Amino acid sequence: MTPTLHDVARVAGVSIKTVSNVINAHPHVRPATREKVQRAIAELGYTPNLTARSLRSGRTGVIALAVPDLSFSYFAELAGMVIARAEERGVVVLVEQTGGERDRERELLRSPRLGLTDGLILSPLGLEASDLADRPRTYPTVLLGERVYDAPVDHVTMQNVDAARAATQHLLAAGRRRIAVLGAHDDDGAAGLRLRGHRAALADAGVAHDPDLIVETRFWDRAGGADAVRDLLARGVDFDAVFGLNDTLALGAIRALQEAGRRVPDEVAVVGFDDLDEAAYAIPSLTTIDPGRQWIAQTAVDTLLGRVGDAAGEARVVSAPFEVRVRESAPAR
Amino acid sequence: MTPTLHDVARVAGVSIKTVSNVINAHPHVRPATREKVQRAIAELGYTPNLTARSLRSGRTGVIALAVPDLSFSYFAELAGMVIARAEERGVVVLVEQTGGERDRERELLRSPRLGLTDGLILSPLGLEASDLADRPRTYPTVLLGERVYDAPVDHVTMQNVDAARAATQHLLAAGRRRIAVLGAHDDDGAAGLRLRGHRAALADAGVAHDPDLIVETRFWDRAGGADAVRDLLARGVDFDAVFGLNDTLALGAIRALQEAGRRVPDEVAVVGFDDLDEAAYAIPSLTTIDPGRQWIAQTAVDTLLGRVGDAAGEARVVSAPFEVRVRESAPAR
DNA sequence: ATGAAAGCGCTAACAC
DNA sequence: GTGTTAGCGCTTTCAT
Repeated sequence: MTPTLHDVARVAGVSIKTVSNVINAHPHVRPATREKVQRAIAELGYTPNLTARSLRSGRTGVIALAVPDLSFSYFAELAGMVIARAEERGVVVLVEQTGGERDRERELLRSPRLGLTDGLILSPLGLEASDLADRPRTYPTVLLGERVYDAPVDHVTMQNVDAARAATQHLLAAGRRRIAVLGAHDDDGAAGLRLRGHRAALADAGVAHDPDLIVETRFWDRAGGADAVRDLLARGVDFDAVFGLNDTLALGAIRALQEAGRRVPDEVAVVGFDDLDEAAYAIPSLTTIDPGRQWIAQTAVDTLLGRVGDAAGEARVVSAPFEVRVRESAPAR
Repeated sequence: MTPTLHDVARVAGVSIKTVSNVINAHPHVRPATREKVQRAIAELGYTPNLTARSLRSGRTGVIALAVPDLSFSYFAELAGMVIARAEERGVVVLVEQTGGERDRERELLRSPRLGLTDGLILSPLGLEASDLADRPRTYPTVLLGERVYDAPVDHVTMQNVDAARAATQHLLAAGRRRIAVLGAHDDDGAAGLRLRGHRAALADAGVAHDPDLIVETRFWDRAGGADAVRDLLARGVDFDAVFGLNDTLALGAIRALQEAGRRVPDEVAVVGFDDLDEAAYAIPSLTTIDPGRQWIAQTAVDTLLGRVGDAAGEARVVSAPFEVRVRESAPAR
């Protein structure tokens, strides 16, 4: 069996309290005693049972992170950042995939599985505001990105509307007037918010808005972006720019444009949204919006840990600073 | 406070044992009693304390997965598959990033942090065989991919040598003779093994091997692949094919080739290794090796869970079936 | 079919 | 400065 405090105490010839004191770096331990205990620990290869410690202390040192799917670079990179920040703060991260399904997301908010964690960072896709109502108030939760709920939950979000508006403004400033939007969807999610920003920019500039240029896609992936562009071309729609509502759509669009012999950015400028690592290495490199992922990851972890053991206080809603990253696919002019 | 078994028992007017029986679907409970208990559970919103259960049972239902970095698509996709399989098997996954650093990897093998997990799947990069010696024998561990250690640890690996040989054979069969290798490194890791397979294929075909064609890179990323190609071009090395030892290198290479005006695959054919989701969507789409990641992820989880609670038995070393995925960047002919 | 009670390994309040 | 002891919430013999 693995050695326990009692074993160490016996070997060292002291009580378990003393051993506990040594382990927890309690100040008042005589050096000689500390020495004895440490020798016993080394000899037995003792390592504290974290489960027991958790039961006692009520903390596990584990937080949960739930994202739709790690095979999407956006969420993989986000998860990496969350884990890195968590490590800095001395906790580890349990990662779940929801597939963006409302049921899985809702379930996570009250799953007993969470009994092993001190809190949850959830990046929802299908969740409805009503799902947040019957949530156990005591369990620290932070909602991430995308969608804003009108519920008493901490929320770390991004400026979907303003950032999308900035993206479209960038294209307009470069002289583009026929901007196709890929991945659009009239909802309260990221798609709807970004579309709203796009329209605001058009309105600001007094550019008419043409429904033909708005393309819905089944998924926000490369195939979706490529298919959307092929669809535009097939329908004979005239356009001189593409705004992919995320980078993957934009990258798929570039592929389809090149297949069709349309030069990027000369004939068609392309901007994305997310600033994936990949965006900088695409051919051509992708002009995109950095929605502040690093900031989001860090703030989410810090906010969550701030709630652990002290759940009180108003729900905070903060949103990350964003930036336009100008690259080859849509230069300034 | 959150309700406990005792609270439920009191409200239901039974003993905690009976409540426990109901929760754990114990067969011998009278329907009327079960009913009463379930009402009490619902009324109180009781949810079992998993920490206490873990302490008692010795199991946590959590496994740890340690990979170098989630911002590398290969590991992100692998992690997603591991998590998905784990969910099917009823456990959750704690994800750690090692940065590929030996110290972090070594530490994980005996970290007390692991006290919260039932086992560890480790995808090592820097680890040495000697690091495996002083590992606690009782803690279920599975080593993943890449490198083969001569140690009594379960190992789910890929056929680095044979798969790389197949990649080079594919290029040779297409008539290429001057094959540049990117990301090479003479070690016992993936780089060294894949390089070995490449050389074996050359030798089989009686093609001379030219050291000028072997390029080391600092990292296995896009920038590394692009720089390596630029270096070859700058040195005036003659080549008609590129074997990127992973997909990211190959994708970076394609970018640099296109920048330099070399047509892919006409002038230079390119193959990668990994079969990232992205490989199918690149321009041109990337011919690559699928090293059997899905199989690896599932087998790793299944092997690990097989060890939990029954650590005995010979260490198993299994290796995944691989396949050449022929796409545009290096067609069959 | 249900209850009483021991104990998983640890922390911390309280003695000495 | 160090020892004693009472739980944390659960599962699980052993009675009844």
